[in-house]
Amino acid sequence: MTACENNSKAAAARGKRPLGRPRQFDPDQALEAALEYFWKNGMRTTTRELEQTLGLSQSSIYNTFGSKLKLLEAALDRYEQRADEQLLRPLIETEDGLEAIDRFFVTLKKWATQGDHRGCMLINLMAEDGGSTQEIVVRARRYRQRVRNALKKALQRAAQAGETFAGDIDGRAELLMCLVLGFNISARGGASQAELGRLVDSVRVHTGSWRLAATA
Amino acid sequence: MTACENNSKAAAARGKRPLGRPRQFDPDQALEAALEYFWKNGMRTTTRELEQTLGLSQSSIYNTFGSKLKLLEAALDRYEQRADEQLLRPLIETEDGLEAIDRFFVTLKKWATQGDHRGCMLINLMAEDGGSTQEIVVRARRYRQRVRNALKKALQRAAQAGETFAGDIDGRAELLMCLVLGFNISARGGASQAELGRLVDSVRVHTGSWRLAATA
DNA sequence: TGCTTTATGTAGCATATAATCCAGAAATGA
DNA sequence: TCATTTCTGGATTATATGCTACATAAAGCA
Repeated sequence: MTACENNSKAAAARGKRPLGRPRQFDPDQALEAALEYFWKNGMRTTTRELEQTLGLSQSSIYNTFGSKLKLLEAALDRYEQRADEQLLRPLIETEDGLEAIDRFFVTLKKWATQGDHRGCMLINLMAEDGGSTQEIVVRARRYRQRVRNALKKALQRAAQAGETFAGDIDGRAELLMCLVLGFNISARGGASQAELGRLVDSVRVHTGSWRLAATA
Repeated sequence: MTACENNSKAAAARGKRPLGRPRQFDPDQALEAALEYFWKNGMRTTTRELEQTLGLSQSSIYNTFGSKLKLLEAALDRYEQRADEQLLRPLIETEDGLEAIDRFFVTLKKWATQGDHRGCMLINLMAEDGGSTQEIVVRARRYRQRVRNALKKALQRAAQAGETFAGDIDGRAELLMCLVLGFNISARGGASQAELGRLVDSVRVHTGSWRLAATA
């Protein structure tokens, strides 16, 4: 649920209309717009820009979300949840090994280029912030850990299935994680769809070189 | 030479002292301090911080360098020149192939972790700016091109020396470039020396997998 | 109909920021 | 000495920014 500040804490939950004047906008929709804008423009987003983008006055924004940082964090919650579902889950909830990694990078390309060139919101924020906002640092570290683990699990499955050799799983996961970061920064830097496509191909070729001769 | 605004245009060039009151500081030293500070703190550096860091008043800074962006660009000129000398030249001016690439990543690690965790100044700026400052976009694109080319040349040398297979040089150069970006963002994100060291090892292992069986 | 509660719009506050102005200082050459 | 040129320190300007105050609007409840 959308983490709002006031009202409706659990009021609307019971069919009961909450006390006082009702909101004239949909917080969920506003959060969605904020997510889009933050993703593209990062922390430099100003509260006036948010006014324009969300179509709300500052009072409404602050009344609903508390502060700029809280709004960003609410947007990040949503972002992470979606990234988990669309990027990580397919990498984790499968029997595949190397195939799953290939698919992951293909999905990552789509993910990093929806709309304009945006890359990964969290990685962008981390790079932009450069360690000065604790909330971002913590989130970014946690997120990278999740991605790294998912990649490692996929490599372990591949090794167990005899698809690849069993050595240096950690090193290879680290290398893939590094490629994920580089890929996102490439997208952020304005790499074209074609360039990113070629990059994904190169990754595929390279993970392909980890494949043992088929014994089937 | 340090690109200053006023005075000494070509005056000091002829041994002639320039007219008017002489500068009471060394522009070269000031630029060095600006480079350090910009490298660590990016574009968010304020003119007051520059006052503190350079030990100069705003008037002196503006009189000497013109504007914040111009000072940043002067610092970037120096940065790029040094990166060319210390990172790229050893990769270009050598007969080695894969060895040179290994050495490049080792040097890159040192480069990206001098002082604190800083990564590459240009890549950081690119990520931070996100495409809104044209000067940065252009510089970053040009720089990445230089790195990519140097890596490609090294791979071509390796292929010609029979050290590695000749196929997909472009793809592999692209992959290495992506690793360079990821490596820098890792450093920027606060990765420890140990983590970065392991990453360099992984890169070595995997460029090593491109090595053909020794025929000597 | 008051009274309470919540939301909204307008205006504003305190601070920060890039850049400029200006009076005075320090050098030159006549 | 004086005129000219350039540098320096400190104040200043115009604008931006995150956030808040306050009066008013719209709902429920008594």
